[in-house]
Amino acid sequence: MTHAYRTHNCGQLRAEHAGSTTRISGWVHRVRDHGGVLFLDVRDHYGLTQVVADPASPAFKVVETLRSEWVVRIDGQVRNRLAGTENKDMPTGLIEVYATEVEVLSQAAELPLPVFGDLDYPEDIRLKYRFLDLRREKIHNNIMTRTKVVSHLRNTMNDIGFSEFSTPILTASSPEGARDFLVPSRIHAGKFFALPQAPQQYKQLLMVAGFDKYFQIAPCFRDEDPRADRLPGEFYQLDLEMSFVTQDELFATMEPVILELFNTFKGDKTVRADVPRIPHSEALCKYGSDKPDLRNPIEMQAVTEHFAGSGFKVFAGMIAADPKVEVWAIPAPKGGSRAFCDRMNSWAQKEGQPGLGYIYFTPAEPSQEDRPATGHDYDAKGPIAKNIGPERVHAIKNQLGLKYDDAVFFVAGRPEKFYRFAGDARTIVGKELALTKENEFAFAWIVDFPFYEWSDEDKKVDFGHNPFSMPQGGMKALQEQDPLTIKAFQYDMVCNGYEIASGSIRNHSPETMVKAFEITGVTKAEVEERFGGMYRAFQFGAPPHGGMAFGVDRLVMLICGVNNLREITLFPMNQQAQDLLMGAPNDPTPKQLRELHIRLNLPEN
RNA sequence: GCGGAAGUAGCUCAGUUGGUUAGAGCGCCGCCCUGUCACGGCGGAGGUCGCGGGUUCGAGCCCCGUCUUUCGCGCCA
Repeated sequence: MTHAYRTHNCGQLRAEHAGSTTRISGWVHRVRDHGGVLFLDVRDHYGLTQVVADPASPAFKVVETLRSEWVVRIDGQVRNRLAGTENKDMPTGLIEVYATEVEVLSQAAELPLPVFGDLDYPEDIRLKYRFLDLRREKIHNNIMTRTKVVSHLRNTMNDIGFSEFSTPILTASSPEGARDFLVPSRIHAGKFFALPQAPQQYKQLLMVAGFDKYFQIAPCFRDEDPRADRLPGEFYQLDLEMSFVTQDELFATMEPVILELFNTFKGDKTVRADVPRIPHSEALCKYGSDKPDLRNPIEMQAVTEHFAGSGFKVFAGMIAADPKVEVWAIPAPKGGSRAFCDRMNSWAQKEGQPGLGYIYFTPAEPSQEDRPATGHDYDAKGPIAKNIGPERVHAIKNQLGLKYDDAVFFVAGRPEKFYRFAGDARTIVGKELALTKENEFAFAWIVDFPFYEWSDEDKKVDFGHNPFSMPQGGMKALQEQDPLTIKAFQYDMVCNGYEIASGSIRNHSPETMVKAFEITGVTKAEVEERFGGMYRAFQFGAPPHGGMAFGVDRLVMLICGVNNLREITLFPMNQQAQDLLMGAPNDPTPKQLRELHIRLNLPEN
């Protein structure tokens, strides 16, 4: 036998190998000991193979001692399983290996986390014993999918003419945006590097340097609190930038890349080919979110006029008191039952809202004597219907295109205060009524983000998203328009309710950039100081350029059909931004601190 | 920083109105079993009920505090 550990892997042997000898190595996945005959499932990266031993085998005594997750080398004969004992569910299920010699390569202590099975286990144990967790079939497959997705993206980007560049990890702190991770400089006492939040300025400099089409699977670092769809500390982006492009050309370049990616990895799901472009303001009104889930067909509408001056005093009063108050309607097709409307109302109250107004429609019941004589073929039910009267109800029903069996929910107030709640209600209605197509990937571009927004905290105009993006209308808009009405060439791509990419056409004109910052109260001198490298670069011939960055982790999360990034990340940190496996962050040694000229000033306790 | 949820055996969980010695499955240890693939059978070990305090004759259960994990808000150009 010339191979020290294996002639075949554990997913390889088939009926055609029956009669030959083999050597396999792997983990003991499962033991089934029948006394006289004993089965092992031996597992490696490639699959599972059943190994069998009986008292006639010289390996029997060793096999009897094996336990889960020991690492073994098995020599034996490949043979067909006995008629009737084949396992059709296993690729190797027609054969088994009759063990003639077994060597224990490594033993395993009692497991804190079973590898076998598909239960959920506590996050802290999974993370502390991540190497065991990663042996488990589901997450092992997720990680491999991630690797294939990254490889696919890299190949595609190369194929369509992009060049991959690595940009520095140790860089300068950028005063805008997220909290930086700082790295102390040993050579320059008291000075710090920052880890990049994104390669934003570097990729723009690459455009100024004439490289035309850049991409990078780039690590990004942000010291902000995490979410289920936002990793603490570090994450990866497919970062890209192009010179001499318009927003439309960027969409035309990247839309096929993403659709092809999802079509390659969609499994049994479907990918919607149509990628609508939805203005940011329209997304908020129709979907109550700037990252709408378009698998949900519900579109909201304003129905303020039907409530103004109506007999439903709560809404009518709000409208009369404040011209900015609107009433939005959330149609709920097939939701026309008292039980469903009550359930939604309870949900709203649990969310801290006073309730969720509704009307639901049923087929007319002419026999019912106290039914108002509306002349319509439906009955409208619920307190609101009674209060506003049949004519207003009918107008609402017509505007929304509702039928009997349908319901409609109402939220009222200033849209900026309630749009998120309305969007959540839309999501719940879509799920509860099974309107949301769970087995689909539905994309959209969200465009025309506001360039500026009002900061309540600072009582001033501030950048909405990216200060480097180009205001629509350029310098003229900055000089002449109310800043809060200016749109940016700034866009997101969304999929199934997740923001999967964000980007913009950049502002490559130093004069426009200075003006844009001036409106937020930042002087020219400050711009030159904070963004010195880029500001200088733009003095020497900057091409018009733009780009975007896709969240690789989120793409993989969607593709794998999980709702937590830890399921698709090799060694994630926990929510407190700790690596429980490696024990990071940890204490520096006194020598390290001395060399870095750092003295700790820790809080009490 | 704020709010919700969870924390009982190595793991997943049950535990009634506050009442005898805190249970089950998996795993572990021992014995039995020649065709299983979540093998089966018998027996055993294994517990600071997250931690601290309080109420009570009596607390896994009630109260207060605290820690850990998680989800969300703030935050994330």
